[in-house]
Amino acid sequence: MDHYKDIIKESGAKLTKPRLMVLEALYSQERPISLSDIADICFEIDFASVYRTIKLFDELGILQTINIGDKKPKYELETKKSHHHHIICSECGRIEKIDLCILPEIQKLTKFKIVNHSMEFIGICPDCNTGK
Amino acid sequence: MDHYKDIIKESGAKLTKPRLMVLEALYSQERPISLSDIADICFEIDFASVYRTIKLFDELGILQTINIGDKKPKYELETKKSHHHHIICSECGRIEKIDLCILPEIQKLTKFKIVNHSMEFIGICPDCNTGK
DNA sequence: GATCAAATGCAAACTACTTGCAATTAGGGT
DNA sequence: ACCCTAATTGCAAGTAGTTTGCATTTGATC
Repeated sequence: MDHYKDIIKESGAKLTKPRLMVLEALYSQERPISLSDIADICFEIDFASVYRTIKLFDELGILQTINIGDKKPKYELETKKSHHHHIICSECGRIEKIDLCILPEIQKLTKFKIVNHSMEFIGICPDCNTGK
Repeated sequence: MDHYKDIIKESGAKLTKPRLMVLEALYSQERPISLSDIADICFEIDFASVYRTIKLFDELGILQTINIGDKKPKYELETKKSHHHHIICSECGRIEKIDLCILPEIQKLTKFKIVNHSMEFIGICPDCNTGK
């Protein structure tokens, strides 16, 4: 947690109440959450501030953005230890982590210098799949 | 081309002028295109009809949707022969195909029954990378 | 060619995001 | 601890992209 606060301070940005609350909301979450999820949790903070805070966190590189299908983007704090992707249940919305990533293989295949990537899977989780 | 027309007819949907034009627009394209791209090409068709046509094509499973970052979704016709993904240049928007896919490996790793997936990469293409 | 459910065009509604600006606040200097 | 100032916030309005209701039109069957 202090790690993230340090990054914010070192960037020159102020450590304001809205920013601390959004950070706390992300930090306490097991799964990626959307802007409106954060706004719901931090109900005393204006949506515009949540929006700008997420934009800031993204620029500071402490955020991972997950785009699943046509739904709203979801966010989670970047942790250096575990790079991972996600699979989401199309029935109940449950999200699980996936540890496999082929970024290095793709980088070998292309002449592009890869700066970002997303790998998301949509499926039916075991609970929702029973009785089919 | 007739393959797609057959799928549309067999679904019970009518083979109307707007649908044929959208199909033609997608068919003649080398790269995925957005709703507004299609609307620009098929300028005599109302945007709402383009929208509903794409929705229909998607339901019929003849479409692949590509979501790259926070930009508009792009669409291309599904071809059974070549399953692939994409890398897009963050500078000029150029899109290239990537043939590697780890869907089978992921399916082995998860208890979810995977029904859909996306793997998109964002990078800087060789042309845009020169002079840096 | 007549029939009619399906599809279209139009216009308005909606959702999610984005921005301008006056009021507020964090944090360095004193 | 208080002042100062630029950074940040809340508010409200704007924007982009998508979605929908409904009267009119049209493709496909008879």
